[in-house]
Amino acid sequence: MAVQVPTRRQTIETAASALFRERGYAGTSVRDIARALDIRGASLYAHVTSKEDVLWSIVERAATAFEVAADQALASVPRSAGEPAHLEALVRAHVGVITADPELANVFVHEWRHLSGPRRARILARRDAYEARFRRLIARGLSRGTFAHADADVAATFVLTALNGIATWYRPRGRLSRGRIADQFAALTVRALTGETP
Amino acid sequence: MAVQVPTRRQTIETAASALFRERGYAGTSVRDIARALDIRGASLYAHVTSKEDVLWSIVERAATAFEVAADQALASVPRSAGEPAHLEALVRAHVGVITADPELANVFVHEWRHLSGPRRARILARRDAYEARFRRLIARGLSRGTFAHADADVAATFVLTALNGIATWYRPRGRLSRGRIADQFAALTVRALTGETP
DNA sequence: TCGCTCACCTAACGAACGTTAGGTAGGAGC
DNA sequence: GCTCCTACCTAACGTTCGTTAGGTGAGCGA
Repeated sequence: MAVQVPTRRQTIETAASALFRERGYAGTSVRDIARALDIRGASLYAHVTSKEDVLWSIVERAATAFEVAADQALASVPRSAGEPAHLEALVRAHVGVITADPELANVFVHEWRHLSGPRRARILARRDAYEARFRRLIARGLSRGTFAHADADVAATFVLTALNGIATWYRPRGRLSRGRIADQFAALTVRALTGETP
Repeated sequence: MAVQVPTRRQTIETAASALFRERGYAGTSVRDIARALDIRGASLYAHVTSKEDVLWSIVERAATAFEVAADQALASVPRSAGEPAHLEALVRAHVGVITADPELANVFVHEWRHLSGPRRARILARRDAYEARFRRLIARGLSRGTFAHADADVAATFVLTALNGIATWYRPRGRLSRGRIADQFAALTVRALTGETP
């Protein structure tokens, strides 16, 4: 089996993600990223056209990961299943993406705002579209009465921020496994909306 | 009635809080803060000893606001009341502090990590102590069976990150009043843990 | 062996950074 | 009228920032 060896560009993005999570984009210098790779700051520019370019690549990759996971999750649940089942699938997918690569996810969650102008607008649109999956699903559950009374937008924001928080605190060798965390968050989320344990 | 006119130092901290929320501490320069007050960067140093000093003041003030609000909230609930009632009071207090001054709260939630060394450690200890109120209460509810099965630490983190998110998105003249937001978050939170609408 | 690609280097650029030094203008209190 | 105090100024400091220019050496296919 051919092992996928990362390109130099990918190595750089991985190192940058870790630093961006730890110190933020503005708090991380190009020379910091280079130091993590044991090279000089200027050498990075053989692989990268600008610091913001690195941020942009990371954010885009993360956005795609969330979108793909959500699509697959929703496709795997029978149409006939109720909103709680769909919500649980969405939550598990979201948590899965975060715990698979918390550095990547964290940049998507927090550092996108350091993108300038058009890139910022584009990623915001993708974020909105992604989050709309949660909003629409919750709104549907509310109108059908499967979810307990709440404001749809507030409820969606409540869920998404709670989930996104994982990207801040999760560390791979922590007390709880990825699966355990997904279980916990799925239960808490569904219960917050339905009042029932799934 | 004597109107409290803010000292110059307080004006500076208010302007700094707003910028720190918008661009982050590292993304905000001393000259940015000064520009918001229509003065030169160097002039700030008549009122302030360093940029980090401003961050420190803001973070400390926010920490105190959260602590005081939580103490008052818990004191106002009869000892005999159950854990859901206590949790609801804690949540309402927390949300109240955030919506009263989202810029201040946001700095406490996100920007404390730019403090260096001992200050960082001190604020982390205060944060821990504050969050322990939530953790202990939830653990108690779990052991008494008033809360549905969950990991106490995960549940506390779930609640706190969901609440703290408000500091990111809340704007005073938004669609929902402060009271409405508190209602919504109290309901969602208590339901996530008990499975019942309060 | 030649030439090409890849990964890195040193040196340096102008701009922005946090911060200090030393000075001024206006109002309050004696 | 003099002295303070508050609030600001200009000028400049050393450092760090993102980035560019130009060059080196190792490995590899032809």
